[in-house]
Amino acid sequence: MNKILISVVGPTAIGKTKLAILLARHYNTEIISADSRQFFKEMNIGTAVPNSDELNQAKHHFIQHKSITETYSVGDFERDAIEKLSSLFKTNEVVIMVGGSGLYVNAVTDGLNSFPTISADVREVLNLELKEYGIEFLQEKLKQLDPAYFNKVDIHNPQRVIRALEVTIGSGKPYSSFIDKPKAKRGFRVFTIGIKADRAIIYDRINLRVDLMIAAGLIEEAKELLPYRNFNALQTVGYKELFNYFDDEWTLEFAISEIKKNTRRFAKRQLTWFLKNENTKWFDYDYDQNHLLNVINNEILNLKND
RNA sequence: GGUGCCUUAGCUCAGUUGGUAGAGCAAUGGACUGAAAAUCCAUGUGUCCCUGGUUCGAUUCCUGGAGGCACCA
Repeated sequence: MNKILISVVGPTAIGKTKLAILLARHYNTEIISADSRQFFKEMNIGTAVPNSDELNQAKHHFIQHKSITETYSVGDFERDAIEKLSSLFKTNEVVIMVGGSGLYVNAVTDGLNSFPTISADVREVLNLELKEYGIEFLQEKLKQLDPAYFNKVDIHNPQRVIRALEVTIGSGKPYSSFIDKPKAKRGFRVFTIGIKADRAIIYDRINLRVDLMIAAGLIEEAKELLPYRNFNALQTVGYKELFNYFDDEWTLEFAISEIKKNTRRFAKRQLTWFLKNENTKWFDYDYDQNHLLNVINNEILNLKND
């Protein structure tokens, strides 16, 4: 008898939270969130975290369990989520996961390779070198230290190059020696459900949701978080644009239109990520509930006895 | 009503001494192994307002319209 993780994915503002709650109630189980911004308790409106009513309808995990001042990496999340899942599967046949952060979803479903812990100082130095000498300097460094990965990585992407270098320098072994290794086996089967809609509909929903966020007090929330603007958690659509408004660099109107645009682009990146997974069963955003539950029930029966 | 200027990509506009056109932004496609709502790569869309004329050839010059803006009445 296999344990089943139902993973709900899709672009932002499509209705993932609602479906996850529906499924959690139907299977009388709990929800794991895989959303890299809903981890943080200081952020509410801009991250569209489930509201208290929604949280009461089903038990959620990894919602607002961290502070924006803490660092919380995918690796941390993978470890915590797997631990939580193994405890949940002791009493549940099915658990729901919902989230829009593709890398975090994959960390749970497929796993990451394991890397040694690297001191934050290493990255700090590399960031300074990037600023001082430019990306070419770091590219050259990577070419010397890890030619295999140099040929593979997008060398124009500073974050990817720096990550490879920090692991290589911090561990004394090339980054490429850690990746493409067999990953830890999961003790459960995964069934992924995607929700989609025409691009125009997604964009309408995004534009509307941003207006609702503003009406709900996003500006005030961002203002309170302004002192924390340099923390990674606040490198986030909906906040970073308002910080420019507070700096008097942008008008409010422009900041809001930038939030909408950046959210649209974010949704596009999510789709690119999630559409790669060929095993995902896609439903239209206005799915028929009974039909959807039937499809899922059948799939679960198959997976359980597989 | 008169005079002047404008009308080219979804938007703002450049341009073609006559050989059917290009920037920025928006948009689109993609990558992704502890920053991922982050970061990075790639792509050009067109009755050049309409109508006649001149011309081998008109988006470009000329005639007549239409719409917009400004000024004068």
